[in-house]
Amino acid sequence: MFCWELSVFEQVDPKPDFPQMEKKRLQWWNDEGIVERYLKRNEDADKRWSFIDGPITANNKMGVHHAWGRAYKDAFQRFRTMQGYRQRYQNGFDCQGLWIEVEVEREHGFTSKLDIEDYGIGKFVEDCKARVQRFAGEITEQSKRLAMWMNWDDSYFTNSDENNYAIWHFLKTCHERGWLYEGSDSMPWCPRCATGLSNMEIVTEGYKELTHASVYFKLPLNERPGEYLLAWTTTPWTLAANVAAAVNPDLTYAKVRHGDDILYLSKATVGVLKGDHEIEAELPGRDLIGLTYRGPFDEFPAQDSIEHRVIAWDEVSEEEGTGVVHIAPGCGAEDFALSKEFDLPVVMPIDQFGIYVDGFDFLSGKFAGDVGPAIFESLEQKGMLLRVQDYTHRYPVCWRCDSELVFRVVDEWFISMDGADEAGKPLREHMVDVTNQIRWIPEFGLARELDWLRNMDDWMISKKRYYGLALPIYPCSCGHVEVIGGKAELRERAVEGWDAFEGHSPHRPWVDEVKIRCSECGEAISRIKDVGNPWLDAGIVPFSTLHYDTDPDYWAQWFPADFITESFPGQFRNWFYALLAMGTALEHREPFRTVLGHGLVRDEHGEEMHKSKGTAIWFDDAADEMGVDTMRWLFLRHNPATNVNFGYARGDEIRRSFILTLWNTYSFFVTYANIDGWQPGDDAAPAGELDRWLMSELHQLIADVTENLEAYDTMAPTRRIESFVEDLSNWYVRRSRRRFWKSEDDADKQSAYRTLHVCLVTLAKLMAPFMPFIADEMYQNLVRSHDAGAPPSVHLCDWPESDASQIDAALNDEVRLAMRLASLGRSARSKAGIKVRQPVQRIYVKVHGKQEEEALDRLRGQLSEELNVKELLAIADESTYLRYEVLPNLPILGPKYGKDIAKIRAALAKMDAGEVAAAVDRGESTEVAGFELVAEEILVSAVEQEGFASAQEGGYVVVVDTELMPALLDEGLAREIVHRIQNMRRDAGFEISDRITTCWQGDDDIRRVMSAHADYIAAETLSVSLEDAAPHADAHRDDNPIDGHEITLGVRKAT
RNA sequence: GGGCCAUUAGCUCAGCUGGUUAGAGCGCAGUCCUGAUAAGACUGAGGUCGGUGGUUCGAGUCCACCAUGGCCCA
Repeated sequence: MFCWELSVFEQVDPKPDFPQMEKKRLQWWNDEGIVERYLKRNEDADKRWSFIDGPITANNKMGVHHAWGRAYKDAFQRFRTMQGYRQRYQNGFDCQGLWIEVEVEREHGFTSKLDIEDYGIGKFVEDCKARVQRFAGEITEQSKRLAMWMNWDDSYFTNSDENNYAIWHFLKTCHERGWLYEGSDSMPWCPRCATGLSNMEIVTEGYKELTHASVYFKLPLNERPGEYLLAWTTTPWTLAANVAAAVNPDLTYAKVRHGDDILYLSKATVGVLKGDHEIEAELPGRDLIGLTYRGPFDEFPAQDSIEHRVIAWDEVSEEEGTGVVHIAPGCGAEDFALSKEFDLPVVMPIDQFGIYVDGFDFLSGKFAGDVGPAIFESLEQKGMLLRVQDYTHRYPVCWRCDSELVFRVVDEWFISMDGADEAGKPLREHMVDVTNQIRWIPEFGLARELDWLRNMDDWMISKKRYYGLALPIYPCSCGHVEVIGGKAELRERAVEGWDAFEGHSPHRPWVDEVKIRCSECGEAISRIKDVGNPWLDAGIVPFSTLHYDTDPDYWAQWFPADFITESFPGQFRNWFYALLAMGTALEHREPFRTVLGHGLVRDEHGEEMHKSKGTAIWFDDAADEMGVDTMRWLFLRHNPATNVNFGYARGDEIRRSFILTLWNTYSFFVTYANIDGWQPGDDAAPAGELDRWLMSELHQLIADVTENLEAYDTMAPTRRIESFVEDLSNWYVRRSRRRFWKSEDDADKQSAYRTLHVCLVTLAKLMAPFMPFIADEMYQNLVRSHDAGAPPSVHLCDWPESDASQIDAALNDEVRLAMRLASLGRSARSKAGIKVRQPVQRIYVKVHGKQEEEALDRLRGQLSEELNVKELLAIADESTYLRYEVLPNLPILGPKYGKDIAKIRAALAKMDAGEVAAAVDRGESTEVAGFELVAEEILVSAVEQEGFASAQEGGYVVVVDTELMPALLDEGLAREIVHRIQNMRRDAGFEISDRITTCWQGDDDIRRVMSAHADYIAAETLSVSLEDAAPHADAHRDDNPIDGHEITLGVRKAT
């Protein structure tokens, strides 16, 4: 009898609760110090692999979308760890910038910048820092749950002194090269945040479909009384800043009588006029140029002495409006550009909060977004209003607070993309050079980045806010600008305020206290109040975290990074861009060698996740419900170039089709190994053909997975592993089942255990980077349970090495052939309506060529068993079961004969396929259309003839002989009885190894079968006796007929 | 207006450097198998590979143009 106490392996739960299991394993990793050992595993290694983590914003908890990128980060680091590379394992948090301010403002209920000043900048900045700390902690815990193994005590924070001062150094470098300048520009501006948005921020996600009151209005021409330009705008608040009207010189304009007025508008837009109107004349736009007109608000002091002109602008279109465009350089980017071109005055009507400044009469003191009605009324009174009409368009909004943006002309600081450096080359071109050195995955990333570089404007790096990088820019009234490159330099240069600053981080308000002396005029000068763009914070990371300024040797060891990965939407203009800018400016080389970009996380149906629609999934919920192994696998098997559809049903699919298949195989192994008391240790070569095959496939798998991971691809290896597990379960284990089950403990059985064990252990290692929990779970039980000397966790193991000598491509092909023939055989049986449990006498098989015929001989045993057939015969070539088709072997013939292929093809099609096939079979050449084709240049395939129970595919044919003799039918019945008894054993709750006694009663057929196949039935069912008797009262019994035969069966445990 | 990406079965997606009959999962229909059993296997239906041209002996694959959708820029 078998004793469970002696089990080598812990019994496997066949229906595991994976999330629960993960939590236990997580605890165990902690308790055993596994993570620490992992982090130190390669600390003395010579080879290094440098990964730089793109900082995650420490402003809220992590969502499932973060888990995708973090799955990549962790998987590649684990892979490199197992390969023995030394790494830094440093996580990063993004900790400065307006998005944090906005959240803290919200916490306090602030509605404007003034609230912050009232509250105190110092306190506010401390609150921001505290928020960052809090969410850094939350994200750390969530990341641990994700099994992301980083040196969590060593995470970098972009608000650190080191990070900020490193940016100072960068800015000073830019300044020295003449790339840093203060400029005025018209920029999108959020009146709530009271700050400009850089062109990095004002992007498509910053637009919304909005409806505004647009207005058609008349501009009286000074030179032509009673005549007007008809213009149109969707932003009435800008009319107070109008200085010009633009027309397209090449468009045709119409002179239209409309009531008592003469209106000029483009001909194609005359349809906007309602009521009676009549076109009096047509004229090209250029005829209007140079005319002057009375502006809509000439009575305002701010408009004093401004002459309003008609200018030419070839961007004016007729798609909307009237072909006459109102120009207000103080209120629009294009308008501002035109003001430079035409030397137009710039009227700036609103302040940082969108409130009209003095000089705008009844508008002064009012919010720009609220004055539409007042403007319309004023226009009406002046006789300038034609019509107000709702208009829906895409309008930019603040990506943080959704406020509608306005345009303002403001002074900001920029890094010039086109200003030449000392060598005469602009930053833009330097960056293009560097970008081309990098490997972009997916490849189109390169084109995207280059496109961005080609098009981007100068990089606006300042922001009129509170919590962020203090820009170390000190302009002097004498015109000189000082840029400080670090803390030491600031101290050296400080002439006052150092004491107030000392001991604080370089943030506002403390750093603002420090004044330095202008090196030109000697004046004590102050820092500008602006803070920096947060992408400076993230972009400097390959320098700051690698101690570029303080430990150049260390830096040189880890720079450039071998690898970075982030979700690419946005990053081409954000992090990737900032990294490139800094790598280029400071070192003129690429800051990373390879970048993997990935898409966005969508819901199950490919829609965006929305909190409001309830389609958003929280990381914590997903971890609890589907488990992070499943989550990680879902992400890692996906094509990074496209968005991933994430959801519980997808997770279930992965669990069912892949994880459970693997788990059941593992469970199968442990169950039988325990029954047999099998122990690992013997490392003899695999004995059986199946075992050799499995090892061959396994080593091919190792080679493939390794190669793919080294190419930063997780999709291919995960799918490769899935298909391997499929073959393992549905071929190796299925075919080997009886080897494990048989009672003799022979070499074959040993080999089967050994092979399956090695295979499962190797799989655990290969899967470790992807599914760290299940991999270690299996490893613990399969290895650590009996080998205390083995590494304590799969994550401390070496990455498996592929042994080429174990790979037997011919054998792999052979087994592939067996699978194919088995499938065709089942198909043929299915067509004949004969179930597999019913033995058949003969099956005929057609394969290709001598080699496969020889293979068939070797496969005969396997296939006979699989298809439950007595004789497996090769179909003779002249068989009535099939006919032949012959085709030219194009990959060979194509390059050789080119155009003549068509002739060969036509001729071959007309030839007798049987004769050609025979010649090919003999290895003889054949003359086709005057060309001598050797055997390998013709492909022969067999096709089934109609009228037989047969199946064919790819030239392979399998035919089933459907005649069932009485002896075969009896044998089929015997198998039915065995099946019934097996089910009864299970229903009775017996252990697999329990011996039983079986009682039976039945008709003559049953009696005959029971007697003729007694040994078989007893052996299969572990029956110590088969009695022709009524079941005992305490037996588990079944009275249902089998195939129409009356039968009673009873089983009970043997004593 | 410019750039990038996608378009393959009802749905979600693979398809390497061009090669003959384009695959998988899910769903659907049917059958089978079973000590993996609230699983599994097989079979079937379902495709003009977005469209039109071109290159080529041969195009889902390469090129051009177009359409639709998405992203980025102006």
